[in-house]
Amino acid sequence: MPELPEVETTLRGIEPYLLNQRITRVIVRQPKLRWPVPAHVCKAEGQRFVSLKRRGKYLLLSLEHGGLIIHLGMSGSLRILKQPLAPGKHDHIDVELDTGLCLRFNDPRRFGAFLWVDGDMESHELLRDLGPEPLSADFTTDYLYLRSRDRKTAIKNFIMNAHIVVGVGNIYASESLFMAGIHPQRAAGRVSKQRYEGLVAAIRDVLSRAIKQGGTSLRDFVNSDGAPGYFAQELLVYDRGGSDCFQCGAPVRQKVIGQRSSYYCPACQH
DNA sequence: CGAGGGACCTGGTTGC
DNA sequence: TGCAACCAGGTCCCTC
Repeated sequence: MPELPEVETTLRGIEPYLLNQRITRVIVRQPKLRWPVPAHVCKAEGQRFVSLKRRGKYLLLSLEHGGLIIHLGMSGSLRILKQPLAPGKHDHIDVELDTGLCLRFNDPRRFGAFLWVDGDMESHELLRDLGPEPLSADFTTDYLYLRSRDRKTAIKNFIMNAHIVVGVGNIYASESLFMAGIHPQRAAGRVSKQRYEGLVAAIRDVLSRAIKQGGTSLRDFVNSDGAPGYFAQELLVYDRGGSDCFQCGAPVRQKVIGQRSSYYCPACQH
């Protein structure tokens, strides 16, 4: 269930248990993920974590020499086990620490990734060409407006493109477009600068609110097995097809755009 | 170069 | 109740 806020919450949840700790063993039970888990992940054994970062929806766990790139895909999760626990069906990877703790990677659909990087993490080809972080100062109205010129693709696809801006998933794309009053199918190149200003603000707002929520409701995410639907109360249009728009009362519409379910109010969004 | 669709997987829900 | 069809929070890769 990971969108950017959940990846950020996961990072904050695991960091205190991993930072400066030493890996004793990496156990790969199922190497068939989005890409095969490289045998090189064993290079992590004997090394300490020196920093943990998030880039888009990727988690970057830097070790003394090299590091791990983890992506949770559609259904992945990371948990800290404080004592040994027999692996369940989709518990694909364990990273054991000398503290006795274990970082366990679970991913039923196996769209996630668990990769080894020898050199600099940020220059890895998966990360090199990513757009700016939506909550950073680099993500500006001017930037988004400039990149959108002459683009015919639907604005929803445009903001979900990680080469434009990272971390805007299917839920928050619908949510931010509703907040900005922009129809999800409008061509990206046909949205005014003024409306991009509202969209940038909406994306920042919805993501930062969700991170705050994740920080409270998902505090025990790393200990338990997650809390599905934790932000459901906050959603304005997502998964509300047929229900009344909170703003005008018209029925919220559900439509497939770019092969993904999209939700919007046909009265409020143009 | 951009746009669009297929591909990768499992599991829960829906509908006949 | 059984079973098939459809849907799900991601994103790379191929074709046109």
